[in-house]
Amino acid sequence: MPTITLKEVASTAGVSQATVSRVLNNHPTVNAELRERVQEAIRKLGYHPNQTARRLRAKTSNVIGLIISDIQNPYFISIIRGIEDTAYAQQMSIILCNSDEDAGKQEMYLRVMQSEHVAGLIYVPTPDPTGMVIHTLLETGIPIILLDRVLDEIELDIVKVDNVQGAYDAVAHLLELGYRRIGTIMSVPELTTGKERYEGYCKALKAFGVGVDTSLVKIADSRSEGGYRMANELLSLPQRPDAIFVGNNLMTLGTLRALHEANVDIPGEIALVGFDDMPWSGDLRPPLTVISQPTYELGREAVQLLQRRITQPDAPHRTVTLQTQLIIRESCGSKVRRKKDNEKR
Amino acid sequence: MPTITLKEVASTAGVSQATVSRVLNNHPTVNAELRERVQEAIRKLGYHPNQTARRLRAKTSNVIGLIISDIQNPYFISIIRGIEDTAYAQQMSIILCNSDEDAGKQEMYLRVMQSEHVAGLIYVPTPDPTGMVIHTLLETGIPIILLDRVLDEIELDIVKVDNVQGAYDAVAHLLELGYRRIGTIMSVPELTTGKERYEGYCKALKAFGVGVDTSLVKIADSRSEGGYRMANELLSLPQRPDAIFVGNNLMTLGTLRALHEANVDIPGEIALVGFDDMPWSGDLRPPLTVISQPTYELGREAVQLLQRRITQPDAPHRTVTLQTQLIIRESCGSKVRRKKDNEKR
DNA sequence: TAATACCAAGAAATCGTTTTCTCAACACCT
DNA sequence: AGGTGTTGAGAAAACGATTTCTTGGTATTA
Repeated sequence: MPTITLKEVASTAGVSQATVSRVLNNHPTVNAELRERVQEAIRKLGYHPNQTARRLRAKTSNVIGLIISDIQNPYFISIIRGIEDTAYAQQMSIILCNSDEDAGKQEMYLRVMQSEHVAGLIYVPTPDPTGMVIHTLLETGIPIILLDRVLDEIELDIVKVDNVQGAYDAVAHLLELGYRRIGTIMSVPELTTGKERYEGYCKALKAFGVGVDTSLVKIADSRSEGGYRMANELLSLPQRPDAIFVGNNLMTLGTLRALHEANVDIPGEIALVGFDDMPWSGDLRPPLTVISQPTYELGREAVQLLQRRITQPDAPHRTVTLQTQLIIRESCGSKVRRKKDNEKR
Repeated sequence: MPTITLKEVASTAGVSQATVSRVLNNHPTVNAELRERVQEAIRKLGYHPNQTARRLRAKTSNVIGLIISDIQNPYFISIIRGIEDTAYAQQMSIILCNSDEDAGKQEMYLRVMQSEHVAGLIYVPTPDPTGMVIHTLLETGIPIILLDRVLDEIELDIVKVDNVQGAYDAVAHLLELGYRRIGTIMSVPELTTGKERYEGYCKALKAFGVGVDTSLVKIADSRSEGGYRMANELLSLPQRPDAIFVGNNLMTLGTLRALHEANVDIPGEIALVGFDDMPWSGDLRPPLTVISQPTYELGREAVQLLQRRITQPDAPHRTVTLQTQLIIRESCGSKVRRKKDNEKR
């Protein structure tokens, strides 16, 4: 109940508050014996510095803000884990916010960050019609790292994957297997992930001499429901696609559900490749071929980049682009499957 | 860059700081005209109160701490979402920590909470050999809500589900379907969830006049890997079980993987029922029959209980127990499946 | 030896709020 | 009319740390 303050530590150690503070922040200019006495007192009283007071005075906050666009998404969860591990290893705490792909919530949370005076912000932006808030936030000078998605208009530090290449790999894989009528379900182009992955899709088709049939290109919000709806649209086409490339994990799940409900054989009738791996992707029916992102590393990189930005506010902006990986399972109808089956018996 | 403080608002509005503060916290005793002038100044300057200073002085922090035992677990994610929504709707921020089922990390995070002077703490405890920290934390008087799991020795507010009943429902369902050799993979009994669900398992067997065969009872850490290992142990038994009840979602995934690798037909050779539903449980192969927890509500209840505890520190302790729900899909070999198939055509 | 530089540690100011204290103005009552 | 509450608002203290300022003592140098 009676919280112990630095003042009391000072008096029981018989020194001034300044000295205690110096010991806490290990300044070099403090006598060894006094230091010992102070540490003894701290131990004895069970003293823990009040971070709030410290933050107010020192203006260096050791709290980093985290605004995620969808916390239900397993993809972001893995990232959060990377962020969390890295941050706490450096004695930083995390304030978590979930903008829910909602511009209003996002704005509110950006204001929270501002009020909390966080040391820095890791931010997965959601399309914002006004774009005002982020600008005012930038003016406050809070260091910001953009994660996963990019805001074109602003120059900032960025951590992302090579979406064009990832999508290219996915679609090229389908093309190599002989599929030609490849549909795609993508996030809105306002999300750079959506735009870039669509670009990779087109690039692969072009590289194989296949034209882009826009009737096969569906745009949805990035949720499961969107994938479900668009998959049904693809299914109701007079001529169905023979393969579908889906732009993120949740939409892939929705697509899968739609195909199951329609009793579509995967990959027999329609092959499927998704973006983002999940721990249980191999346990779905059928096991999903996916483009996997190095999520944990994305999180770690984001924290490291943020710390660099905090300590060196004027360093040039940097974009860290990590590579994706094609994980071949069974939903694409790859030869690998038969090979694996042969090995088994 | 130059942060606007309350002081400046006061001077541009031509009033004292106290008045501005009173306006901010809408005290009734302030003249309408002055209030208007202050609000005008706030708008004009784009003032945002410094939460740190406010917290230091008012000692009422509007930050709640959240210590989760495993952030990779989809179950906790849904809960977090409920917490997040409810908390921010009441202008509270969340500091997130992931103890990773690690006693050391947990201790560190409890200390963080203490230093951060959070208004309250929602806490999913991890078995801690010493048990010291939580006690010292209690002494500080920080309001604490226990989530999901219970610490027997201490009286606290608790939000959980009826684990005994849930497990009973799962096993009873298997028994009704005719299975008699029902194995189980459980969390360690140090976790009350593990203990209670095991209790439900035994209770159901007893109710159907089936004895508990301890060779069919496997204990594992709550991770996927543990489920995988124990499933393999069950498979290598001279006489395999004809059904398995798994004590949480991650272990269920691990079990599923083991069964797949061993080419076991589910539910033909072995039926499977898991605890915890996941958004994609119906898309696994086979679609999983599970005991579903009302996760979002658990999160919401936790926040509400916490707020009650914060505002009424001396109110009697309360345990909120929510009910689970059996969701029948295909992994249990239920007749429902055939029924459903009949309905379809 | 006197003057200067340096150093460790205490005293006091500071961060941006909220809250207590104080006081003037005004209505109310006998 | 004089005393007594009320009431609204400013002045100042307080929250618990860090940082600047100050000081007394020691080391260094001419």
